[in-house]
Amino acid sequence: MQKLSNANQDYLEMIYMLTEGGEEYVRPTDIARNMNVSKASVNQAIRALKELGLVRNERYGPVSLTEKGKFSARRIHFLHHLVKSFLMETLNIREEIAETEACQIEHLIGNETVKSMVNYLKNRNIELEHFDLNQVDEFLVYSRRLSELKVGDRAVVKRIEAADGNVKRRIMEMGVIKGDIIEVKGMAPMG
Amino acid sequence: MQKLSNANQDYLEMIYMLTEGGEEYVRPTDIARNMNVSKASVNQAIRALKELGLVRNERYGPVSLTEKGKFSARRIHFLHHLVKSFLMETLNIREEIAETEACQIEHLIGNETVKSMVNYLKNRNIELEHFDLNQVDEFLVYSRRLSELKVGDRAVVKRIEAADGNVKRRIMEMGVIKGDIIEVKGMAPMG
DNA sequence: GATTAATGTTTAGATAGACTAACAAAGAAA
DNA sequence: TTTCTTTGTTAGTCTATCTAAACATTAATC
Repeated sequence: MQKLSNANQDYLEMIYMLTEGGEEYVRPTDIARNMNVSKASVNQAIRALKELGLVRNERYGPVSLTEKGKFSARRIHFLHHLVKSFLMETLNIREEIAETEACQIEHLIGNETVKSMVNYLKNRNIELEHFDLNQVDEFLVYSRRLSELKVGDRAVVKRIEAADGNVKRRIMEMGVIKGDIIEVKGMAPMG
Repeated sequence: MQKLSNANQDYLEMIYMLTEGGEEYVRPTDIARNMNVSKASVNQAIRALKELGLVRNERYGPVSLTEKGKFSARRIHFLHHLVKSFLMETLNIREEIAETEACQIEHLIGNETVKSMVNYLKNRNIELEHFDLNQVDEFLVYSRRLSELKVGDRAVVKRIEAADGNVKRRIMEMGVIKGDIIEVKGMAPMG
């Protein structure tokens, strides 16, 4: 199974930011310019993101995010803002510096730290741009069993295990693989 | 000019920690075990650190820190403790997690953030293990001209520039290169 | 001292990430 | 259209890390 590397998370986030302002598509060249890397590097990243099902892109065409990609990007973007605000709030750090350091820290903080930061800001009634701190639960990575999910919940598949081999096969036949984001649409009788 | 990479900083810090408890030397195998990497990787790192003048090591022999290496390692170790304490203090994060995350954050925070963290802890009268927060200035990276340094100060050479080409040549003849740590022993007449 | 175990070194190879340079396709301007 | 410019792609390199496996050396044990 492929994994979304930190570097590729940055590419994804950049695509998200560039498409935020109305435009549906970005061109690789814009990504390159904004990230200060070569077109070749962008090309490579796009290929990886495409394989992960996070972006859409055809030869010589522009790039756009899939639903999965949008969610993933929003999550990264949220972490970015969270860390940035936290740094500025606790340490009174200048925005540019907070920005730069958040860019890196966003990739390495775990769930617990994220939750603590959210609470820290909530308790002080500090708002986050673009995000409602009361609705960021979807970005937290919990490890739960499928049966613990409620209808409407979304989750990233980490492992497929089932008491019954047939169940596992059936799930895999649906094309569900590790790393996928799934959403619970409803409950079948007998779970 | 070579540079001390993040990975190699970790090796250096580990050597420091292993030699802290009395022992003067460490064996590569111990480093490998403690860092969960192969002996080959350790070997490579040692070579790099040796080239940078940070460790001493002879074929088939153990590893020890040079003065320069000790200083550098202590600086990294300080950043580690600082970040760890800051995380635990502000976010109430469990020690193991703070430990893990500090390990990574220590490499990417800049001078301003470090200073803010020091002040944050100082203002709350929080102590740092192994370090006196009132005496950590030597670990902060300032950019000063040689003439601004006082006797006893230590600094890392970032650039050698001199109004007089002869002066530059003389400094370089002393073997001073970028990245070196220098200490001001005294002032010659005429600066 | 000879044999075995533990350590250290080397080589070759993998992967991630970035770059340059040459080339191909699309778009814009003439 | 034809030509020029901008974009996108590919191939080949490079550096940093890491690894496994074979080999060399040193230390420990009998």
